[in-house]
This record gives sequence, structure tokens and C-alpha cells, in this order.
Amino acid sequence: MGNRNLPQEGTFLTLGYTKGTAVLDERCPDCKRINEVLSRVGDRWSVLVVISLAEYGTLRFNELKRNLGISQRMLSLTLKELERDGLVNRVYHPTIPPKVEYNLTEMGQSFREPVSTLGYWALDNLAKIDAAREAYDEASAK
Amino acid sequence: MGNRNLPQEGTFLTLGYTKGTAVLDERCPDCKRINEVLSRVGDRWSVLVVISLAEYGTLRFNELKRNLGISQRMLSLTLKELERDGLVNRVYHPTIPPKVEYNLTEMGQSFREPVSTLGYWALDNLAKIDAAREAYDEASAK
DNA sequence: CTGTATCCTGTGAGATACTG
DNA sequence: CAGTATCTCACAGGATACAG
Repeated sequence: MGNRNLPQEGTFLTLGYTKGTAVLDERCPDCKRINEVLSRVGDRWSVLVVISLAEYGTLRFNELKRNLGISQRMLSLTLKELERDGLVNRVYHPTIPPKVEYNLTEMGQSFREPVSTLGYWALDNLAKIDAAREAYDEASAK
Repeated sequence: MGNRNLPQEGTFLTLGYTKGTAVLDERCPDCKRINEVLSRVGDRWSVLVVISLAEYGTLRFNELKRNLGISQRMLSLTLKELERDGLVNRVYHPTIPPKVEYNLTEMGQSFREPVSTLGYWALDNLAKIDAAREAYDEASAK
């Protein structure tokens, strides 16, 4: 046994906890926050919006809406959050009818790398995951 | 304008859609699935469990529970999912009292890289995000 | 200790209708 | 067109109790 309960050499991220009694965060006060930022990534709509804007450069509200099959409400909320976090620029053209364009900020651009790392991992492992699930399901079906 | 509505050179991931009318997925049938896998990543508990196991190598059920401040129910569900997806190994020791150890599979290990990429991005950009929020909030407070 | 089974609540998210 | 405002519902997830 030996090093059980001791972080391994490869420790790359210390994590925070939500509330309650976590043991792991003494070293890294920011790690609570990481968790928070991480959940932004988890937010399906946020990721999809960022990917879309990364692909298309600039999109209008309804273009995003159509492309993603997202509801008005969710798109509105998502964009507001992303703008607030400084990932997305909002450009308002006070024409009639009004026109609003969205694109990525520099930070938004930089977000592409981690996200695509993740995306590629997903692509590379889809088959394995499917196989694992099948095996698991079959095994548990007795 | 010019290339508006045309994917940019840097296109790195084509995305799928949920249902509804998406336009973007002709090229990449798997991309619907990516979305699905991606949302696993978003799952806070899954990520935290993987990170924990990556740090500590092997942990028992209650160790994880204590470390993460997760409820029994959620931990149980999360671990089952992770095992099903082939990211986590479950080793049952039929002693009294019973003892179950969890650790990462090879695929689970490989998952560390994309996750840590993300984590580091989050760390690097926390300050910027905070600043952006502050600016945004102040601006909208008029 | 390692779970499963209930119960209960807050929130994520769609549908719809209205405004500038 | 680009949103905001409600209403509603399903489900994620905590608390608790029980079981092997």
C-alpha cells in the first residue's frame, strides 16, 4: 500500500469542495473557483455557443437560435452570462429592425483550445465508451 | 463581412444538435454524440471523482464521500455511471465489513489530460473573468 | 462499510405570449 | 429582430431510513 491517501506525483489539480467537509483544498484557495468555472464548461449551451462562434466568427441572435435548436430564453440567458464573463462580445446595431451580433472575445478564443482538447478526447473515445457500456449492460443483465 | 456564415479556417469541431433544426452537423455524424460525452464532463461530480482518483490513485467509497462532500446517493450514481462508461474500476472485497476500492482505468487516466487542460485554463483566466464580471456589473448598474 | 429505496425541494429549461 | 415575462414540468440532487 504505502502511498494510499497521499496525493500521487502526477497531481495536476487540487480541487475545491462545494460546502461540507472537504479535505483537499488547503493548498489551493482558487480551486473552489475552478470548480465554478468548470461548471460553466459543463453547461451544454455555453459550450455550444462558444463552439458556434468559434466556427462562424460572428452570428446574430436568431442565427444562433436556429443553429443550435436552443430556446430563446436559454440563448438569452447563456449569452448574457458569457458576455458577463468576458467570453463573448455583443455588438448592438440600433437599426430597425434591430440587429445584434455576437462574437468571441480574445479570452473566448483562448477558450477554444481546452474545449477542443476535450472534444477530441470525446471523439477518440466514443467507440471505447460505447463498448464499455455494452459490456457493462450485458454483464449486469446477467 | 465576406465570410460570415462560412465556417472559419480554424474549425475544430462541428457540433451536433439536440433535436430541432440544426444546420451544422452534416459533416460529422458523431458530433451529436460528442455533445453527449461532453455533458458528462460538465457533470460536476464526475469530474471531481475523476480528479480525486487521479490524485490519490485508489479510494474507497467513503473516502470519496468525505473528500468531496457529495451525498451517498450522488456518489453511488456517479460511480456507477463512470464504471459503466469504462472510466473507473470497481474492486469489491467481500470482507466484513465490505470494502470497495475505486481507481481509474486506462481510459480514465487518459481523461486527465483534457480535464487538466480545462482546469488550467480556468486557473489562468479566473482573474480576467472576475474583472470582466465586475466591469459588467458596474456598467449595468448604470 | 457500501450501498439501495423513498421522499421532497430547487432549479434547468421548454412553450407561449408580449414589448421595443 | 431581439429580447423579457410567465407558466409549467421534469429531473438533479440532498436528507433520511433501511439492508446486506
